[in-house]
Amino acid sequence: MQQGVRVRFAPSPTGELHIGGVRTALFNWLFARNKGGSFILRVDDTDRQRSSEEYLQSILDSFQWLNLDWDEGPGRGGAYSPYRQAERLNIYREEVERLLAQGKAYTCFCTAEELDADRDKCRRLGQPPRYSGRCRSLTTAEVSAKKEKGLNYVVRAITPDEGETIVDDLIRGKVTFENKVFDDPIIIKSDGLPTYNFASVVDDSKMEITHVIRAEEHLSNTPRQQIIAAQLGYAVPRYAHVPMILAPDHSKLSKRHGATSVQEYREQGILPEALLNYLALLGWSPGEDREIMSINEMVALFSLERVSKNPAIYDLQKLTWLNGHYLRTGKPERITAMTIPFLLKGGIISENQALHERERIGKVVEMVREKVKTLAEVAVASRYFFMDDFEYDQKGVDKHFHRDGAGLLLQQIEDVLEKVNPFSVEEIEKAFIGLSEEIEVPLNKINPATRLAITGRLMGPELFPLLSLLGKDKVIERIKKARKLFITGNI
RNA sequence: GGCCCCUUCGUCUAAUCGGUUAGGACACCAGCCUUUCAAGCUGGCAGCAGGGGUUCGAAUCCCCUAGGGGUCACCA
Repeated sequence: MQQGVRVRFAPSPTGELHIGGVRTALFNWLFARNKGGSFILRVDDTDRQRSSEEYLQSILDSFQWLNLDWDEGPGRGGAYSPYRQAERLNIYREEVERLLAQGKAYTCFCTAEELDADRDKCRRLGQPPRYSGRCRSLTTAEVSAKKEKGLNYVVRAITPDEGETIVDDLIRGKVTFENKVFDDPIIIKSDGLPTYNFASVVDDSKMEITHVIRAEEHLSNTPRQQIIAAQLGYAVPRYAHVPMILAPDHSKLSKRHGATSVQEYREQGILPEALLNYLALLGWSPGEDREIMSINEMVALFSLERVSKNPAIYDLQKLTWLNGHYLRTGKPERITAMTIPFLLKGGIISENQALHERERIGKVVEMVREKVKTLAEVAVASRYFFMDDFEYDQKGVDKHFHRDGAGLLLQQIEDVLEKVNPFSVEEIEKAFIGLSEEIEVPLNKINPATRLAITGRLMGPELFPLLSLLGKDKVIERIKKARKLFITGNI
């Protein structure tokens, strides 16, 4: 049992929380909960241009919706406040001053043009693009002269020209990098804000983060961060780089692959437990052939040792399947509560109905959820329970209404249903069986015609419970309407 | 292009120190159930990237090749 595990997820509020981010957050969260440690949310808002308060709020909403709680961070505070990098500038400044004073960092006045020229030169020579180190040797007099002239400058950390840096990764083992491939990284931008590589190193140390669990795209940046940490005199945390999530075409997941943000999945009627369960399975396996797991089971079973190394391709179908499972097995009241916004949004029920017909809505949802996979589909499939103006399936109309005897059959169904009392599943069933025997027409002819007249569709929940729930009056009314609409002339 | 990572069914993965008819799940296909069905049940199809080694024995260890991904920003 390790003690004092502290992990963090550090989203940048420059967009919605996306699938890859959630998976990383989830692994961090599971690891923390499994170890009895702390999960910290830190806001990486050092990109002044792109960060926004709206995105931050949206990300926080996503976490709340997913029910992933954080022990320290926005809205919660903690012993290592503040948790927004924009509010920690004095800390970075202090550290930079120290590096500058110790000669471990220097100010650099190179312009974008000069840097481009350097890079071009490197490319021509077949060398990796690398900063020349031109400003390393500036004297203090030169530096203050340039500053006085009002020249823009950044601060770079000095990287050793030789030797190697080894990243000891919990998932990948020891990964060795030659120091000569790195140039001196910028740690403070010309706007005075720290770069990611610097701020996150400082924060991880100051916040006493023990394990940095993040996506593999950061692996190549890790040696730079270790170099910066070394200059600062920090010990490095343990690293664990989890495999990336790729789109079905093996490219990086992006907007053109469809929904990528948590909010979009939420709007499509995906349940948080399904999303979490699915994401947990992407790059991690509990063994024992387990697939369906509650969040608590995941916490109990999680370990970094069982995280795989290879990238995973995102498969919507499995998510959908899991969602169907959770949709069907979830507590009825909860599923109903989650469906109501979809019913309202689709104009299927009114605010008033949502408030006063909760019990009936619940019954509809329970019936309808059996054969669909998302909350959005529940709403669509619920429509004819609440609205009379549905469309009729054209194929069904051709098959069941536009044929000889259709009018008579509808009439007979109507007559027999008229007499059913009470309008219960059992009584309806009895009546249908009786009718079938009497007129010598099999139920597989009678039932589809009935369903089509009542719902406009050929598919749906079991017919007799459906009729019972809809109620006698509605059923009779709709059969009459179907007759009027489709049966012309002789019966 | 340099550097780094990765490679088991179409997809997610199991097989943790070499010995299995290479297991499970999604998808797909078939059958069953049923008034229908997108649900459920049963069954089926399908994989160790290729080539060399090491070994009595390799999916598992080593090397090479190929392929995929990441990274080389005053973005995180």
